[in-house]
Amino acid sequence: MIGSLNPQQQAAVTLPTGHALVLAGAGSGKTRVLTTRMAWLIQGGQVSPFGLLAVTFTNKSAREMLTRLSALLPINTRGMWVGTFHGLCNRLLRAHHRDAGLPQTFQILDTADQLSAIKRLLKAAGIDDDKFPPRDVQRFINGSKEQGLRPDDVDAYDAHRRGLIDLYRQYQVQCEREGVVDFPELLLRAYELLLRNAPIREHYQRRFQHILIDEFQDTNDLQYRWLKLLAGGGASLFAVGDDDQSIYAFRGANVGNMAAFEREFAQGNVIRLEQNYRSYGHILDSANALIAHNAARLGKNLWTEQGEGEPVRICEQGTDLLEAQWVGDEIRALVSGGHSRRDIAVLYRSNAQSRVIEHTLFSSGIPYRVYGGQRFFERQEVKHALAYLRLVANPNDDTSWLRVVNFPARGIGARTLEQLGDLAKEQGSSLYAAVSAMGGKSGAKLGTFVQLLSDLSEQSSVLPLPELIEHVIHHSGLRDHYMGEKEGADRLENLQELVNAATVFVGEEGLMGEPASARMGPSSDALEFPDAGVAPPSQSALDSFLSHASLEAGDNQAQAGEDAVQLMTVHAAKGLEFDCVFITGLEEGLFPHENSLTEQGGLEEERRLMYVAMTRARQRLYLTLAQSRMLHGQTRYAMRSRFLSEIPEEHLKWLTPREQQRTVPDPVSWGGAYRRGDAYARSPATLAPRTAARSLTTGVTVGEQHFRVGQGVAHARFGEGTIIGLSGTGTDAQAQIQFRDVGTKTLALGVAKLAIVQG
DNA sequence: AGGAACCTTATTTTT
DNA sequence: TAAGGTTCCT
Repeated sequence: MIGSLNPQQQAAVTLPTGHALVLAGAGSGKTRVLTTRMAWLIQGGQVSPFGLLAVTFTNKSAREMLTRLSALLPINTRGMWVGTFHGLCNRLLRAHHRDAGLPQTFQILDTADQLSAIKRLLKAAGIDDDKFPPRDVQRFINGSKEQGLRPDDVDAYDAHRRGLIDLYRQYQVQCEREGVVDFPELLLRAYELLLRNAPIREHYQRRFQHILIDEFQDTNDLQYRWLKLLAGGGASLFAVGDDDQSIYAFRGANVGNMAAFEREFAQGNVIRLEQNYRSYGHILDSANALIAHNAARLGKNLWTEQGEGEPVRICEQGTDLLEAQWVGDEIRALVSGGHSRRDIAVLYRSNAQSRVIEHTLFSSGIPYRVYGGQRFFERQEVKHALAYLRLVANPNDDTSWLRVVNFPARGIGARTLEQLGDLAKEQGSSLYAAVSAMGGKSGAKLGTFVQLLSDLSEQSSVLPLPELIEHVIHHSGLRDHYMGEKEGADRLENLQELVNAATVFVGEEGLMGEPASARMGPSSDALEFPDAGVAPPSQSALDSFLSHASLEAGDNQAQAGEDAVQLMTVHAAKGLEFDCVFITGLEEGLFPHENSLTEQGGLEEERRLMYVAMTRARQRLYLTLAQSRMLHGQTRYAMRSRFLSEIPEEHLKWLTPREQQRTVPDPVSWGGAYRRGDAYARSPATLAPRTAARSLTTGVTVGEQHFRVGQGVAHARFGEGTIIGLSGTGTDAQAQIQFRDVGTKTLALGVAKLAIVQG
């Protein structure tokens, strides 16, 4: 089992009991070490499969871990605690819902559900949403929870803050009443449950002797505390991560947890996995050199036994369109040179960049697949069907109620719902419970809806889940509604797919106990606690399925199948690898993104993002950029990304002239100026240079002055500086100027009085 | 209740 | 540019 591992991997796998930090570089066999460690612990009799807890961030990696574990050991992984933070907390809360103060059938709000719950709250409270935009409120609530803070714990330093705290408080009351729980609440509730309930805490502390965490650099403060608490009874924490690949600070991840973990737990017990099995030397050395520009690092240098391979290729084009066309040409050459399209990835910093690339690939007939986009369980029609199902499980779920009470239309209008809302508020009840107090015509209509729900509920106790869903789709009127819709065919297909998903789900449950992602059934845990009272009945298939739908939003990966080029953001590429990788848009303002420059530690995070992107490539890495690009309906001129100059020239091969263009080039001479690269000399058919974009201007003229990127300017107050970005035309034109003494400023060229400095 | 017209905004995303 | 939201009109 461990014979084929390198010495560092072996050392990590066979570490004696105690806390340890494994710094696992990109492509160093991290998942392998993690799963082999689990297998090794079990096989050596050091721990039973049930004494292990393994935590991941995505369902995908949890699944992979289980798959690889069962390939290593002939054990049944069923019932093992391997899953996402949210999945495991859900399981914990289901088993101890009473102690956690939750109804047994609590529903999970996804991000969109939560936002609509907040909007509803603001409306009901008559809050001015200019002052408190729902998104800000959501960010505040989730941010607080992720730091483990309840409304009373949050610092109320000004009036606006007090307003937010008050909304947070009201929101909690609303969730409580409706029996719903949002994502961060799953974690916080579970944390508080363990913190406050000593018997339960001690039980799990005793049970889990080994806790393993994947992607530790992505943990937030609450997750770290949760782990510490759970390990408080003497468990060994085995944390695997890579601080250089921390790219999720914007959603609360705290890289600092790695250093903290080393200090508080690992205490020198740190193993570095630095041998890379993925990329050739030039690629690795480029990535190493780039990331070395970051100051706050735990320190790590990847190396490979493979040769240096090919240099990193750089190509600069005049426009985003030319850049995309060049990428398309090069892909065609790579494919005719024998590469599969599925082994080629085009990466970009922001989703908006995919448009031009898609357009180009589409018109050149190159099959491609875009990662990301809408997930299955997030589709409108699927959410509608799920809302009916959720109301069956819990009619007090006002979010679901409002979603479908009048969909398909049944003549229940805004006035009626407003009235109903008032009644519910009066009696402090859910909308469902308030229906009986409604009289008149609208009361009757609502009564019919309630009757529908109770019919569905009745069916839910006799029909198997897939049939129940079928029944719901039919009797709710969703089917007829979409049949009558022009574009309804796809939606109907998705509804059928929902039935299929339920069939698969139920089948897996019967076959192997509970499915990996929703394992939370009648675990023996609850039985061991006298205060848990009567053993809770097994969760119904419907309840498990609803949790599954919330916790696993469905595929957002491009499907396997047709051999297609892979398009995705750099974030989405984390954890993946390809033979050939194009990183596009290497321009200041885009990558690194301009917004990052004002954030604390933002530039370093962008650099880590670039590092992640580069280390995706096995054989060949391309970095491309455009001198001008259409952004927000305006043409923008930008400088080369600083990241390009952070890679030593010895690893680079410029396919276009390296000399820094001080000005936006003349379009005619520039358009075809690139060399073909040398992708595959055997495919000369693709070598024809492209003609230039017809109307590429060379900068911005305002008044008599002509401004270009890279040009020196002087301002009466700010002094001398260099233009690093231009956008807009005429009186709208703006320049981003880096001043020698006062930093970077954005000035309106029509207003600012600038002198052009010669040279 | 549905559609057209208008306005605003625009980084990254998993659970 | 273009998507999403809101408002206003029929």
